[in-house]
Amino acid sequence: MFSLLYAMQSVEARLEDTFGEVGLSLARYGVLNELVRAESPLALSELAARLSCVRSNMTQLVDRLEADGLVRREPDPDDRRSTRVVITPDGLARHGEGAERLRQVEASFDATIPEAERDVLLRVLKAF
Amino acid sequence: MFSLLYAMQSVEARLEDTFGEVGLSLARYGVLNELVRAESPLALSELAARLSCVRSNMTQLVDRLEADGLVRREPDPDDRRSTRVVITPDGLARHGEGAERLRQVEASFDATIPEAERDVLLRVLKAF
DNA sequence: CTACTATGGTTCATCTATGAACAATGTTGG
DNA sequence: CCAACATTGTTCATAGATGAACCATAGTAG
Repeated sequence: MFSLLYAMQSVEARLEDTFGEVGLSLARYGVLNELVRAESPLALSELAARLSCVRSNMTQLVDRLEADGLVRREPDPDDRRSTRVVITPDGLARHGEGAERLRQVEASFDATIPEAERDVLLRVLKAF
Repeated sequence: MFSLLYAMQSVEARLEDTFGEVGLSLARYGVLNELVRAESPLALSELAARLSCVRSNMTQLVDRLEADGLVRREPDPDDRRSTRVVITPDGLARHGEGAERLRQVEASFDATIPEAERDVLLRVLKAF
C-alpha cells in the first residue's frame, strides 16, 4: 500500500516540477485544462465539480489565475448568483506550454512500464 | 499515469478518514510512528529527514502535536541548537489506536489485490 | 584564536485543500 | 404569491507542505 503512496508522490513531484517550468502547477493546469476541454466558460461550481474539490478552493485558485491574467471572471447573464470563468489568450498559450510538457512526461512515464504489465497495472489501479 | 494519481488519492483519502476517527492524520501518525520506531526522542531535523519533509513543516506539525499533548519538546543537553521530540503516554496510546486501524485498512487493501498480481504491481511501483 | 561555514529551529509568505458560515439569488410546493 | 429550501460564490479558520530569511550555536581552516 505504501509503495503506491510513494510511487504517487514521486509522480506528483515530477508533474509539479514540470509545470513549474512554465509557471503552472498541477492545480492551475487542471483548471485551464477543463476550460480548454469545455471550449466555453465554466461556473466556479462546475469547475470544482469537474476537478473534485470544494468550491472555496476553486475561488482561491481562480483568484490566483486571474491575478496572473490567465483567466477572467464574468457574470453569468442567466443566473446572477453564478460567475463564469473565461480563459484568456495568455491562459490558452500557457495551457499549450503545459500540455506540451505533460505529453513528454507522460511518454517517459509510459516508457518505464513494460508493455506486458500495463494491462495488469491499469486493471488493479482502476479497482480503487 | 493519471490512474496512478487517482488510485493514490483514493488510498490517501481512506487513510486520512481512518486516522481521523482517532483524531490523527497521516502526517501526525507519521511523526508518532517514527518516535515509536526509534524508541527514543528525535530531533526535529531528524524527524523531517525521516519523513522526507522540510524542517519548517516539522516545526508546525510538532507544534500541533504538542498542543494536543501527544508529544513534548525538550532541549538536547549535548547541542544547544537542537530540540528533541519526546512522545508522551497519551501520544503512545494514540499511536496504538492509529496502528490498529492502519492494520485493518492495510489488510482490506491487500485483499483487493489478486495474489498473482501483487508481485508485478510491487515491482513496477518500486521502479519510481 | 578567529573568521568562515554549516546546522538546527523558527518565522514568514505562499500554495493547495477542506469545511463551516453567510449573503444573495433561484426554485418550488402549497 | 410566498415561505421554505437549494444553490452560488465568498470569507474565515485550519491543516499540511514548501522555501527563503534569520538567529543562535557548532565545527573547522588558517
